[in-house]
Amino acid sequence: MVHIAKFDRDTVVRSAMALFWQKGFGGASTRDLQQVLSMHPGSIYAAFGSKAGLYREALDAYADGMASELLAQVEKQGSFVAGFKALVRQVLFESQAGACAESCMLVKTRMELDGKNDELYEHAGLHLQRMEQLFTRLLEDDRQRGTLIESTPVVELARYLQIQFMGLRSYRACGGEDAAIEKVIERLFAGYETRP
Amino acid sequence: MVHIAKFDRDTVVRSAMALFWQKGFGGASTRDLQQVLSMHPGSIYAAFGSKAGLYREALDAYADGMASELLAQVEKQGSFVAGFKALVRQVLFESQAGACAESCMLVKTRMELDGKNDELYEHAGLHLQRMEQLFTRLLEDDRQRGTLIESTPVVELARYLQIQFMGLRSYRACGGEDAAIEKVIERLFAGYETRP
DNA sequence: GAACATCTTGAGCAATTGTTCAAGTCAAGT
DNA sequence: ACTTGACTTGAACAATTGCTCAAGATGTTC
Repeated sequence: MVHIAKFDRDTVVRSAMALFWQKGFGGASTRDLQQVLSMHPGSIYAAFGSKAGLYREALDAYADGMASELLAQVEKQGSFVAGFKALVRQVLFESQAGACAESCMLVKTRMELDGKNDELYEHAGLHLQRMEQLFTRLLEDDRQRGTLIESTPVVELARYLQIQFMGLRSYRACGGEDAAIEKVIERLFAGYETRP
Repeated sequence: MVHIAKFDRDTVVRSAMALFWQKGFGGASTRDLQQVLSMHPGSIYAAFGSKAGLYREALDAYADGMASELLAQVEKQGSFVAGFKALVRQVLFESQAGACAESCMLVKTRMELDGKNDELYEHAGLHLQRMEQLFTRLLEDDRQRGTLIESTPVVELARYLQIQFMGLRSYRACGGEDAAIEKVIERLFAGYETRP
């Protein structure tokens, strides 16, 4: 190794993620990427192989980021359900500076790439499954800790929450207002609240 | 009028809708459209002005179709809540021949065209709003007929159902299985069921 | 059947796309 | 200082994009 890469891979992937998240896979051109990443085509292709390869890493970065934000909130709030609720609020209301944070990048990917790029389509699906499994695991913890009021199997509950989150984010992307969404959040979590 | 157009406008728009719904606005090329519509570029542009113009009409056709399917189900089931539930099942489980019927075309449009085509973006949002207003109106009917068990304001209830539908369709598009979804549907409508 | 208005045809435009590659640049090892 | 080899550069590629337009076809009207 004689001449190490100048760019920081994580930073580059995160920037690419931001662009892909906003514009979609097809919507973000390689020229756009070159500008945002401050890299020339040769470097990008040397590092990631293809546009799809870069997108794949962006997807990973997105999923990792969401998972660790969730874990941080769970830690802070003391239970999964409370932490998840906080995450939902964070994602829906604190989407910084008009970013497209409302809609889930994994869902967006599934919608856009259905029948167009099997590899990325499946990869996004895999991350979604893993996310649901994480929900399940954390709900299990809640139950064992005795902080979960609800007798429904955790697998079903995880699925339910996943669907709620997707619904809220879609609705938000379709112009739903803060106050209206806030009311629905309260309604959704009624009966699943933890006890202190 | 000396030489009337050969093609049937409604048929053409419906075909275009099917392609756009599946591939998205950017994903469907004008060549794809030419093939599916059996029309040459000149004819398409003479009739619809632009790709966006055709997409706009496809969006209208989609919204009209969904609304009339809903009304048909409401008529058949005798109440809005029951009819809506039937529509949800129909959309989620009877998406014919691997079509991408799972995800809502209006939501897909909002996700894809955010910041790219304001006119279509807004137009899709408008249809979504109108859909929710239709929900509200039909819920009002339910309440007056006395078939609605629930004291929540109809506006909130309409919003809630819209979000549930979006969530379920997204989840479906992300690979959710029939049995799992069926269970969630039952859970979601618990307490909102009509009485006979 | 000639004149007419309208629709259809398809070659083709300029722009953009994802990707490649030969030439250049740079710092570490000798 | 100089070879070395990974990294950067950016011009250029073939393919595809949305769209145009002049030429041709068509059926109605007089």
